Amino acid sequence: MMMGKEDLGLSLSLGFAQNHHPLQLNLKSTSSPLSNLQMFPSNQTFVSSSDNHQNQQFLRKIDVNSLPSTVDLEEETGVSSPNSTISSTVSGKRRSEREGTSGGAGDHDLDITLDRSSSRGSGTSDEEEEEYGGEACRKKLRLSKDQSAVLEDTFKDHNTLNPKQKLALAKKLGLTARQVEVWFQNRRARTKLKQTEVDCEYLKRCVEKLTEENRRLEKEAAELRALKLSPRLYGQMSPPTTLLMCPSCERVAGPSKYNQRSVSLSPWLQMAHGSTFDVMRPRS
DNA sequence: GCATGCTATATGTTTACCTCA
DNA sequence: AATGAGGTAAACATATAGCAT
Repeated sequence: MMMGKEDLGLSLSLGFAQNHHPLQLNLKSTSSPLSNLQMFPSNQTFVSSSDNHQNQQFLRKIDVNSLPSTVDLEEETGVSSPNSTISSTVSGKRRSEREGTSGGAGDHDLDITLDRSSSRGSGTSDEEEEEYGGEACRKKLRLSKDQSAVLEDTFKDHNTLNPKQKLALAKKLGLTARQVEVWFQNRRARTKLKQTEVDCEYLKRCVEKLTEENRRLEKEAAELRALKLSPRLYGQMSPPTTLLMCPSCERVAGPSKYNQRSVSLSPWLQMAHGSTFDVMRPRS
């Protein structure tokens, strides 16, 4: 609600696409120190192997969900379903009650009862309840192919939903608003995870490139030192790249074998120029 | 300005379900 | 056919930020 769009998972894509610096520090809306560093190498749609796997699974799946009989009434009244503001309120109360002195078991039971009654498609018999010892036991339902497709389409449009949209989508799909809410939470998490994987790969390639560059420069420096010690050969050497560096942009141009591609001393300037690392950037 | 409560979201964990060897 | 391992996704728990009062 309060977080701007730029703080969300999908905002990861800003960086290169908008010709900004490839590395962006996101100092908001994260809890772990490491997650504050978010790198956005590209904007891309993820079609990962797991997504393919997921789609294959869905293709093979039968729709195990039947429309919860109470959905319409619940969604329209917006009272019974433990979703959105309501579920948040309940969970908030649960937390404060846990932290407090009283047990709060009543609310917890209520929450679970509501959740289960609304998300168990075909309803739960008393025998099943007995089978689980009468304890609250979540029964998970796979969303149907169609439901997933609609959710995915909606997610492409906007990765968060306001309560109205949530209710409308839930009603359309025959799910509870809570289920839609959870689906979007999990979907954002998956998106972010995949973006992180892409970022890691990109950074790995950067490190490799810089290591290689460093080795080359060290070798060149060693050669220069050696030549300086033997003045007879000094005249035969090709000019060091640093002498031919453009003072304005720090690019090097000249006859050196290394200068066939422009070389900058600063990798960060290289990134700013958008040259050397372009080839490493993940593309969709 | 500070404390408190509420809400939405991020993140981590649990668990049901599925596939495959 | 049975079964155990491993993966995936739905559901849940908790932490946190932003806003209102």
